[in-house]
Amino acid sequence: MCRHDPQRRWRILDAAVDVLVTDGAAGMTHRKVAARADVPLGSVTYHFSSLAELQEQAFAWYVEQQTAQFEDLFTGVETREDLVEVLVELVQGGPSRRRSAVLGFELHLAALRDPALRALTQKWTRDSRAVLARFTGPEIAGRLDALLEGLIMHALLATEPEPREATRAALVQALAPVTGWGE
Amino acid sequence: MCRHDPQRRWRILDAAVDVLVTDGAAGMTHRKVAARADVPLGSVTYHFSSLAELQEQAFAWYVEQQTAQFEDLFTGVETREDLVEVLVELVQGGPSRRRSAVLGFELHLAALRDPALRALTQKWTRDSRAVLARFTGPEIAGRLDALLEGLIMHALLATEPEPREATRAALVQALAPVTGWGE
Amino acid sequence: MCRHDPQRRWRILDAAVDVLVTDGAAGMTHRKVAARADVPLGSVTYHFSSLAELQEQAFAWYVEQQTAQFEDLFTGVETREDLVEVLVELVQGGPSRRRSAVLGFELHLAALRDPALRALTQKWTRDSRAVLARFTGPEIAGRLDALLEGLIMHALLATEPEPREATRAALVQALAPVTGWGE
Amino acid sequence: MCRHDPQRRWRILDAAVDVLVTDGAAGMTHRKVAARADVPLGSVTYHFSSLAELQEQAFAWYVEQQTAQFEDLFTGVETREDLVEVLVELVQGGPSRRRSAVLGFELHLAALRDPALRALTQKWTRDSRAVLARFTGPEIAGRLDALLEGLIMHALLATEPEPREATRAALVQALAPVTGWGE
DNA sequence: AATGAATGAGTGTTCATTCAT
DNA sequence: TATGAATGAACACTCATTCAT
Repeated sequence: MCRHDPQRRWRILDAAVDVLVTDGAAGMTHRKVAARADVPLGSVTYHFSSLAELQEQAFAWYVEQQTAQFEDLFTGVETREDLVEVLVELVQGGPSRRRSAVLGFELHLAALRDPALRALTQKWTRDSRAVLARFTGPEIAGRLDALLEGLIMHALLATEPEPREATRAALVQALAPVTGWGE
Repeated sequence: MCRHDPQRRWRILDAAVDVLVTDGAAGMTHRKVAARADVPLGSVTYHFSSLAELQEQAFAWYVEQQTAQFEDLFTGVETREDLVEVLVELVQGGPSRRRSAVLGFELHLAALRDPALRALTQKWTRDSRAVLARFTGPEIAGRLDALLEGLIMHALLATEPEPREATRAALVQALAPVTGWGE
Repeated sequence: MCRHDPQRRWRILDAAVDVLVTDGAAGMTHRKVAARADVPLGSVTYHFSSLAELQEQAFAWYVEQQTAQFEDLFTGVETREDLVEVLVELVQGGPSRRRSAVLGFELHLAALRDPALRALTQKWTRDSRAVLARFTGPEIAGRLDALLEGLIMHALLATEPEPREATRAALVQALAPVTGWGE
Repeated sequence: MCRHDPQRRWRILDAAVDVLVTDGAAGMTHRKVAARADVPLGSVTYHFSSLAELQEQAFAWYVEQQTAQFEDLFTGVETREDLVEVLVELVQGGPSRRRSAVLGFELHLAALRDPALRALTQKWTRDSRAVLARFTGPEIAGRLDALLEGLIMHALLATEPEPREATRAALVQALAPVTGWGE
């Protein structure tokens, strides 16, 4: 092993996020993370003084990535129709979205029990709403955010996908009072 | 302990539900359940042949209770105003609601990983929507259900409660197209 | 269940012998036996006051069957050639013999540790030798019995079967001094 | 306990062999081994990732020792009489031999059920035969090996020892065709 | 700076046995 | 007579964490 491996820390965090997705917060162990990062067990305990810390930082690392990605989604949005399209995609998005969605719920549930994670979820909610609010105003953004959360969970759990039109209709209604695009 | 205790099975299930609320699905152990039910460890493994089975049945038992309780909520509803009031209460309801809400999310997350639980969540969603649909029609019921899920999660995670008016407004908007109460 | 099921006891013993073959003496449990006999667990503990007793009686029951079967093997033997043929078959006999051979070794090993089983193995050895001695005299019978035991064990463990000729030669040599068939 | 104990692994293996002798393969548990080695339970599971692995390595370790010892037995053998004497001693040898003999049968029986052990028994048989074959040629060695196995088992199980002369006669007969010592 | 060794607590599960019915 | 219910002990195994090197 090279003496200075500044990547090491991030390798471990990436692995931890993977484990979080696969096994959930409660299923995360030093050993699983070490194995996934292809790193000795001692390396994990060395870089993170406790499992709780590792978990927290993994969630933080994920939220950071996620927030950036969420923002990117809306870069090209110019019309209300664009917005609806992006949101529908967010809800109905295939297995690629599953990963991040699962992690989101995992974090929310973990935060219900561990106040130390509450700061993270609040920041995340605030940021998400801020992005949405650019298009909808703060009031609608709050409702929309909640609706998205519920729609995504239901989409993940459904055996057969909700018809795209139903999702669209729900979103359109939530956006109803939003104007300002001159349409 | 008396040898023959026909209640035993239900005592254990109640305890299991408690543990589910307190420690989550992943935090449930035979020993915690046994302690909470004031029953020897062997008694738990005797009545439930695996932890997974105990978990599943605990969730099922909870869903059954919850569904009945959910239905009760709407027994007195006669006007749209009544409906809104009940839903706002559902979202903003104090710590008494916290228990059941947490368990609901716990079940949803567990179901994401364990297909055996999927049947349960689907039945639950179907039943909930059916209750709502009596007032809103099936289409609105679906959106409303999702919105409620999101609002409740956000309410649980918020450090300071969302203003009651915001919740009400979100719900009213989701109900918007619903008419038929002659108002 | 009928009140008097005199078969019950033997059904259980048969099942116990099966379990002995499959899982070994140490792997025998009340539950496995009950399951294999398709009988309630309590029925096994009712008919046999302890697992050791069940084990002992199962072995005894097996030895009884086995001795009779062993004797039958030699009923048609009239020439020395017949005898050799029977013995070769005993050693090389296919999977049908495997069952009883495994159980024989199981019993021998168990008897090494449990003196209560010693009486059984001694009677068995005595009986086997007596059968052989009818053809060979007591002295040769003892050696032959030992040789058979070793040959059978090796045959069971070998990945590819010993050539039939080698087995035959070993047996013929052990029988060498045996005469009296006027050949 | 000192942190770094490079002997630890072998201490555990020695203890495991002891347990194998005392309680048999099926009676071996992590706890018994740990106690016999005077080592914490966790230490056993740390060094051996499963009980099956521990068992296998204990058997391997024993076979290695045993093979060396077996070879030593024959170092001084120069005449056929020497050879017979050594073999008789092998069969009739007192309680000191009991230990290794029991373990041998234990391994054979375990190998009947666990193919992973088959490689071990085969190597052992091959090595034993090779040693014997130096004096008898390969053909006789095979029979002799089987006869020894049977004689030893019967000797272990007998309440009163077989007369030394009977054992000797059996061995002499098996060696009968062996010549070449110019006697 | 980094890690293999180590350990005590705790996991799900199996079990022989007992007992009330 | 026969059996479902019950239980305490033991099992293999996993784990977070500590520490010597």
